[in-house]
Amino acid sequence: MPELPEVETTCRGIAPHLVGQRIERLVINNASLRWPVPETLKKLLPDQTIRSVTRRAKYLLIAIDSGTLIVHLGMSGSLRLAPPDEARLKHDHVELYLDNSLCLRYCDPRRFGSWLWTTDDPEQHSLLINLGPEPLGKQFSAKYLFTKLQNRKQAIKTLIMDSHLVVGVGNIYANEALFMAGIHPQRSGSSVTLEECTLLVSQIKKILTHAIRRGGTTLRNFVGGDGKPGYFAQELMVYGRGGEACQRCQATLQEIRLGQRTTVFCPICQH
DNA sequence: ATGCGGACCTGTTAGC
DNA sequence: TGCTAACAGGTCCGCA
Repeated sequence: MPELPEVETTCRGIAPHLVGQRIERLVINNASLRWPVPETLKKLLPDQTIRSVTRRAKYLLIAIDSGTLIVHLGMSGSLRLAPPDEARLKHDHVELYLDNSLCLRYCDPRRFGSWLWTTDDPEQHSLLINLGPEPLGKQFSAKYLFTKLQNRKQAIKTLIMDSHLVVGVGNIYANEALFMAGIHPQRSGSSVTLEECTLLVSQIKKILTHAIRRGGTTLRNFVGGDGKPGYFAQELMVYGRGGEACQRCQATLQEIRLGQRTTVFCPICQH
């Protein structure tokens, strides 16, 4: 799925086309996403104007006059702007028709994503209220991470992927950041020093920023809101390279499972 | 509170 | 070539 850079790219791609537009209608082709898409949206949304499109963690927040759509792309979701008469794809489950003769289509083969609605401050929604800080914000610092790691026995990789600790670090970037910081993914949280936290936090920020600049990693066929594909995986140092030579020391990269996620690391460079 | 495993679903790929 | 099993970018929930 979309990791944070893909969601950010989508947000930036679609926002200029959505903000200020009046909604004509919402079509739900398949309401069975992670949670059912509320049928009431079909009556609620028409004639309302989109005020803003923002991102919190991997959630896209589409603010309308009377509330906010909370959209998550799950593992396989994508949003794209299409001409309203364009044939829809097999997995285009939700379609938002706008005034400017564009249609926002939500495609999600695995249906792990969600379209939710709230009339309150979206930050207070149960899915958002307990989220950790944004990885690119200044709240996510070495000191913050170090404090959070105290007395934690879980593997550092699992911990940096925990959205209660920090949001937006998915499997790909967790692997990459740990490699760049020279930290073994299986180390317990409490064994990571403040100095290592400094390295790790700066690598997480660097890698995510870089990926956003490149328009998202795009594994298979992710397409940003503007229809441009992101860059491919050739810039990744470890993810997807188990068994290959480490680009830094030539040792064979190891692949293991950690918390049911594929984990790749260099047994020499990462301690 | 923390940690772990299972669950949600379809599509693609690796292996026999 | 065809069938089957394993695996894929996420993250919530329930249980120990």
